[in-house]
Amino acid sequence: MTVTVLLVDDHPVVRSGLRAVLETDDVHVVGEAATGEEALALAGHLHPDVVLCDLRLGEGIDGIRTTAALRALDPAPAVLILTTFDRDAEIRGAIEAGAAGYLLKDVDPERILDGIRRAAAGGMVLAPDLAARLLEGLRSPLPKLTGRETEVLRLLATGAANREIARTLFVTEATVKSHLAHIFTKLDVDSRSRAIHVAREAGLI
Amino acid sequence: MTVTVLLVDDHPVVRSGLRAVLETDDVHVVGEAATGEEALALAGHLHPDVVLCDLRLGEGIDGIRTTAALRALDPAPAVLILTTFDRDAEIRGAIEAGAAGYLLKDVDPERILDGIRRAAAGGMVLAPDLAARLLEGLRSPLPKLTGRETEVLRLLATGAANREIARTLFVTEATVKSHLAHIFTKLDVDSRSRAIHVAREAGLI
DNA sequence: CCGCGGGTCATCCTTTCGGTGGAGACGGAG
DNA sequence: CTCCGTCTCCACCGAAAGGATGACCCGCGG
Repeated sequence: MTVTVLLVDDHPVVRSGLRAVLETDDVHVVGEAATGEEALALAGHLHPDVVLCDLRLGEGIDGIRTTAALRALDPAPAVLILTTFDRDAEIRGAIEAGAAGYLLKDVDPERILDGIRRAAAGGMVLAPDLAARLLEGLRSPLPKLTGRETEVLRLLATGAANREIARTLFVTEATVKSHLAHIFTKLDVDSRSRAIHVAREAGLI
Repeated sequence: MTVTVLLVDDHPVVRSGLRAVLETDDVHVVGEAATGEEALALAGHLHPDVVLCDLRLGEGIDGIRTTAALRALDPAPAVLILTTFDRDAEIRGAIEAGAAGYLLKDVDPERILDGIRRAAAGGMVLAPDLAARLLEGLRSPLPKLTGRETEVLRLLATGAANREIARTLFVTEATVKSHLAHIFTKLDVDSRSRAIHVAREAGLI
């Protein structure tokens, strides 16, 4: 029983590498896509068992949204995320969107093949350290910022002062301070620079 | 006249992809290395015409130091940097270390082949937009921070307050303020969060 | 209808930061 | 030897940031 795979990555080199490395007796690469849009179109009529998908896909829709859309297909392929970064928010987003697993690109090919087989069989695939981090994360869940708070946080990360943030968002400085106070509480910090730091680490920005 | 190439990348998948994509009539991949150390050892007796090298190489020495060491060999291979990130400081470092060029991983294979041929012929290879950025950079050169200033900047980027930085470095808060004032002047900013931002953009941290 | 979350704004107060200007110690380059 | 860069430290001051608390408006769901 061979497993059919669709590759999704915006780097041609990586696609070639994956194809070369994955093509085996029981795994067959049936297609490649460079963007999320392409991936959806191809998956729609190729009906692969597994989609191996990067999270960062350049210009178009990102890997998480792509994953969600793929899982909405019928029949739905298993989606295995293969990416370079290990930001908590991204991993969680991918899992919540219905991904069957999450692998880092620096693993050796055997692991990827193994992951594909397990994903095709309906299993979950998670690097042990990632799994541990994720479980820990469930204990201290990522704070949910409101839309406005996220805007403020983004401006904050560019080094903007309260007055600049206020002018940019067309509100008073008092409002900005209010949002910041909420952000600080949610992130459990007490200074703008530390807020920037934890937000980056958590992948919130 | 075929060009011999040594691949250096810590991702097996990328190496396979590059091998598959580069192997042509006039380009021959003679070896692969996963670390800088390996690359130096292999280059020492394989004498490749061109070394295609990632900048981020996991645990060991980085791509820039590897480049410098490669260029010190005799005969010295041309070194072509192929990486995912485009931080100004890294590009400059690579060029200063003697790299013949700098390509981003999302380019298509033809460009890479082209770059290899040009590098082998002794030419320079730079993506047009990178070249433009680099020239612009020559006008406003990257500020050179002293060792101590860099330490302070790194701590700053973690969100540490002056007092924490002082305790960590075993100096008084006054000293930290002094360093910060110098950093601010050199980076042309007036707040810690903005300093963090421009330092990140310039690739100083 | 009322509660609640989100967004807006305000006041008061303390702490931290950033700017200015200076100074002593040390070590290497000229 | 002297100059200069680096690192260290100090004092003073105004500006910015952060904490506490309260208030208003609005839309949505119970």
